[in-house]
Amino acid sequence: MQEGQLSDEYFFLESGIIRSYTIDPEGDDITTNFYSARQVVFEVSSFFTRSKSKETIQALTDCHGYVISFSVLNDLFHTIPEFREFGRSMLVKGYVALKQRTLSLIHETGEERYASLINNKPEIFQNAALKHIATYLGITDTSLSRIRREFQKK
Amino acid sequence: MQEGQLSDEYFFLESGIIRSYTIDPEGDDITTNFYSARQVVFEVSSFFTRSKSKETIQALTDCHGYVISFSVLNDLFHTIPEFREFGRSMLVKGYVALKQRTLSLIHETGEERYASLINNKPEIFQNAALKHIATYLGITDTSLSRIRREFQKK
DNA sequence: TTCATTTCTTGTCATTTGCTAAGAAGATTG
DNA sequence: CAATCTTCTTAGCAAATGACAAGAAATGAA
Repeated sequence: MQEGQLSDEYFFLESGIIRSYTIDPEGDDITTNFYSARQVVFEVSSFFTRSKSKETIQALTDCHGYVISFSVLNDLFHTIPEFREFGRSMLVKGYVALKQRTLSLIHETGEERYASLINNKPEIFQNAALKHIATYLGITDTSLSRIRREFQKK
Repeated sequence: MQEGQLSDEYFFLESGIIRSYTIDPEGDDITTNFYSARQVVFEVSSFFTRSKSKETIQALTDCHGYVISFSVLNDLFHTIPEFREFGRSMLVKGYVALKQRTLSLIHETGEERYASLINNKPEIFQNAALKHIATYLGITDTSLSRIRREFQKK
């Protein structure tokens, strides 16, 4: 899905790796998220407010999963309480993960954030460019390169 | 509400200023959010996953508003579609705001974040300690002080 | 009012990080 | 297999930021 489009689909990812990114006012590509197996992929803001997305969602590998359109999902939400519960728990999960990331941007060093990512989502390093991982970590590619050099001395 | 408690109430703030914060592993107090009039105040993770909160919610001024308990809110969600819609839109709003803040931590300077905050929520500066604003902005109080000095030269 | 505590500012210094540019390594294309 | 392009690493330098400490200002308590 491209920036400027409406995120009209809710995608449950079974396998593969996905990256979402946005272009900041200076024109730089910033990775907003990485998704791997068993995660729900969609642009929350665009999807729920029915507005144009400021993000692009990009598959980094072949992907498999299930797609549901907004209208179908909405019907399911209103008719099946369990589905509603699932939708809410996905939203809450995303929110909590984002909050943790925000906190880590405030109180952890780039090196600590790198260590967490490589421990928790090592698959990303096999599939994403380091420069894209760098923007996700909130550092430059130069800095990421330095951090990785230090890590190898062990 | 204190850290370690269950966030069991959903609070619609009519007037006043509220701050939420958490204590990081180094023992430092980090401001997670500021709330002002017409915002919903609760700890999303604790509230929906029914687990202990890692945050403390603190009134910075006298506050007025409406409280709903989790169980009542849950009933309303299941019986009244409009209420459900309202709850979802509040959650989405919080999510979008958090995402913006996260992005600003990545691609804006401390000075830019300061300028945004003082433009968008000036009331915070009348009611919160600068050191708490600093952690919200992701900088030290020293750095905030320097930024403010530069700003006054205008 | 006085004393004590907390908050804020300021200065110095060290560290980190970003910027720029250059070269190396890797991938892609013809 | 070259030629080209992108990505990654590295180095040197400049700028920003944090840590620490001292003093000023504000706040609160006795």
